[in-house]
Amino acid sequence: MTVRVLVADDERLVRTALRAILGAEPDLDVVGEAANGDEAVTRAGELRPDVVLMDVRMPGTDGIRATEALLATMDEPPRVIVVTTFENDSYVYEALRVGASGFLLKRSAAEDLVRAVRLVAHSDSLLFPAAVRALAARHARRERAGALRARLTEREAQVLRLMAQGLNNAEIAARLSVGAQTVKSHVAAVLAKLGARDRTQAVIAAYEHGFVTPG
Amino acid sequence: MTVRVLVADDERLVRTALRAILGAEPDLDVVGEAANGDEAVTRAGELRPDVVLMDVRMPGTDGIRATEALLATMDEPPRVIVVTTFENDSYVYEALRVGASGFLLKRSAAEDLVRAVRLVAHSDSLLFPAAVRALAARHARRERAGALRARLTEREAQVLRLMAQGLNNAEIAARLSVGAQTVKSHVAAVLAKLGARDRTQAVIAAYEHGFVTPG
DNA sequence: AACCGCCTCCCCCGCGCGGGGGAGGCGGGC
DNA sequence: GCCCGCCTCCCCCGCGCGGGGGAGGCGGTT
Repeated sequence: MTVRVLVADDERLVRTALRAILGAEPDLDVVGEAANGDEAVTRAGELRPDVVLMDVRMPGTDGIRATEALLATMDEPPRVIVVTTFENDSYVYEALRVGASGFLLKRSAAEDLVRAVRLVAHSDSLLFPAAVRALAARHARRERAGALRARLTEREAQVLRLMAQGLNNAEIAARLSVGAQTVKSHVAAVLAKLGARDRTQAVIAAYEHGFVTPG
Repeated sequence: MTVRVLVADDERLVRTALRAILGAEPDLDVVGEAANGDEAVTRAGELRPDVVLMDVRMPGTDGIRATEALLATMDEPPRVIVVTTFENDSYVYEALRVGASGFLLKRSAAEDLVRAVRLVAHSDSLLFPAAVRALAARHARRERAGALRARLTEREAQVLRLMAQGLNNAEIAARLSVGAQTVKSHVAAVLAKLGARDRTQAVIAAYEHGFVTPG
């Protein structure tokens, strides 16, 4: 019983390389390719692969949203392995949140790739289900930070970050090389936008929304 | 190439059951058993298994500390799968922190167990390495909360928690049914002990030390 | 040109907060 | 017995903070 794989990457060379690596294995079969997220979703619907190798960075619909769409629309969705360049890429957490079964670094050895495909095809992420969920929940909070960040101007966000480091208005003014009155204005704006009564409540909101993170 | 497994559990019946399940697989071989953490460490040194199934709750040295000792002392340590009863068991995070390759619920199906053993034997936790590390770092912070809590009196800790909820002194006083002056005293004590200049810095310290947690 | 959002800075004002003292009751440990 | 830590409450005081206004410059949109 061979594992059917769909390769989604915007770079043709990468797709070919992945196909070569996986195709050399007798039990793995690359059944199709996609050059962007939308294509990945439609191809997956047609080809019904067991595993999708999904690049995160793709023009148009990126790998994350493609994964999300894939898992939401198909009734028997494939396992998705998200492929990324950097280990601490924030995409990784997004991927896990939307339901990817795993991720792989581009600098991984060929055998790691093969191993990963077999692994998710046969067992999904049997390990660390709670771990993944905890991570997902934790980084879901960062989403909300977006909403928070969107409401604050760039300067206000800077001021909030400095507030969250325990600086008082004078210190923030010095750090930003502006007058103390200016900082007061920004702080007032931050408090108003966050619905906070004082700077302490603002800092708490910053932590609770994942705008700043402990550690 | 068979996978050599060591089963560590304080209950004899459980050990036997695990041995029966794993022994039925041609590629898996239970080479030994241990009834507690210390025994697990010594047996692992003698038998050099590929995988250790480690129960968390054991008399004497528990599964966590045994895992820690195991990974620290052996030059080619086995993969450790921690076995626990509850999914949200805090032991799980401890296990990942000290370097376990995975965990398994006791209510899992037999095939899940077999799968998990093969999985970690052949690939360790190829998936989610960053996820595991993030989790470990995050829960390591909870340790430090102990040091902080030790320095504060019970009442002071209460006050700090309320401060971290954005309450001002009057509100804290009302919540604790004491006078406002009393709260001021406690707050002053908290600030002094934490080396904080104002309540905002105190709340930040509470977050950074894991004394309170976002979410 | 008119408009708007953002950053910058200014005024006055009230008050909560934090610093520096002290004090009484109450429990446990030497 | 005494001492010590903790919780409780009291005084005065200074100032940083936050609320309420306003204003000018600058860059983008319409």
